[in-house]
Amino acid sequence: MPELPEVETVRTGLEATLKGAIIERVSVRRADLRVPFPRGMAQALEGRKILHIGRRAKYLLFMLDSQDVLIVHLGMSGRFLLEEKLPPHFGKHDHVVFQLKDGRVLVFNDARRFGLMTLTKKSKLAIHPLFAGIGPEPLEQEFSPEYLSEALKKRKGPIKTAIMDQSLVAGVGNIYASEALFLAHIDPRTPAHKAAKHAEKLVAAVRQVLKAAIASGGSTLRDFLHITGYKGDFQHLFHVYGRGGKSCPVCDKNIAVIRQGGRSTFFCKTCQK
DNA sequence: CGGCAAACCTGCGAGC
DNA sequence: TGCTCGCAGGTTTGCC
Repeated sequence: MPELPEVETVRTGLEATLKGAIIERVSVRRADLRVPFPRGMAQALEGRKILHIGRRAKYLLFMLDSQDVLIVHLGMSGRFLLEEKLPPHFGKHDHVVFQLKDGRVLVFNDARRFGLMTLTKKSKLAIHPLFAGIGPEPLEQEFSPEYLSEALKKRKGPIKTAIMDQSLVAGVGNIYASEALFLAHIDPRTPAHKAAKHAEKLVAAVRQVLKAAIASGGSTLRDFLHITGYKGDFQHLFHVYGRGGKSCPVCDKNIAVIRQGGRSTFFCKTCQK
């Protein structure tokens, strides 16, 4: 499901409704995700107050009053749903159930089990292995045209693969890589070092598409839901993603689909050079 | 180290 | 209706 805008949408929803909540009981119904949940996770969470929910790259960070941090990645299909009370039954992919002291229930569901949950200490967050190789946040100043230009110069592979590389910039996945390159008028097959001279346009395009997607509550292709169950709206505003064979919204020519690094790339051969 | 394919796992839509 | 195939928002691993 989630790239940066979807994770940020979930974060906003969690923050608005769970800040200050106390976790009373946690049941792990299934722990064997691609990366298994740590043993003792439930006990470490029980009785804790949620102080704040942050985000780094595509990871959610639940800051707890014990100085522990619950790190969550939604993988491809992970979602959080907030229920007003304990549901009469759970689905086969409801892996973790957080019962709050006020009676509400937060359910983590992940059909494909590519998600991840782990615990660390707040003091160790900055040096946590999960974040060791992660590049700058695209909406922060650190992701500058100068930075991007220098990073791209070292690369031989295509620009689209480069901007999806989390070590270069955090949070951009397959949808927003295609969309950003369309906005920047750059052919996704362009070798990264040749695209370095367009770094300014590319930084602006990445920021523009991510901000617009966040403003629309993310994109829902199949799985993604807000914690309230609502879908995102940004999928209606895609220029190229998922529109292979359809007409380019700018020039009306057909949108091309190719494979890059095992992922589908959508672009307009006329508008993107 | 760079680049790429495959693997992880389940569900869904398309096509037969 | 039901089967098979291909594909899906991500990340890691292993192989050249």
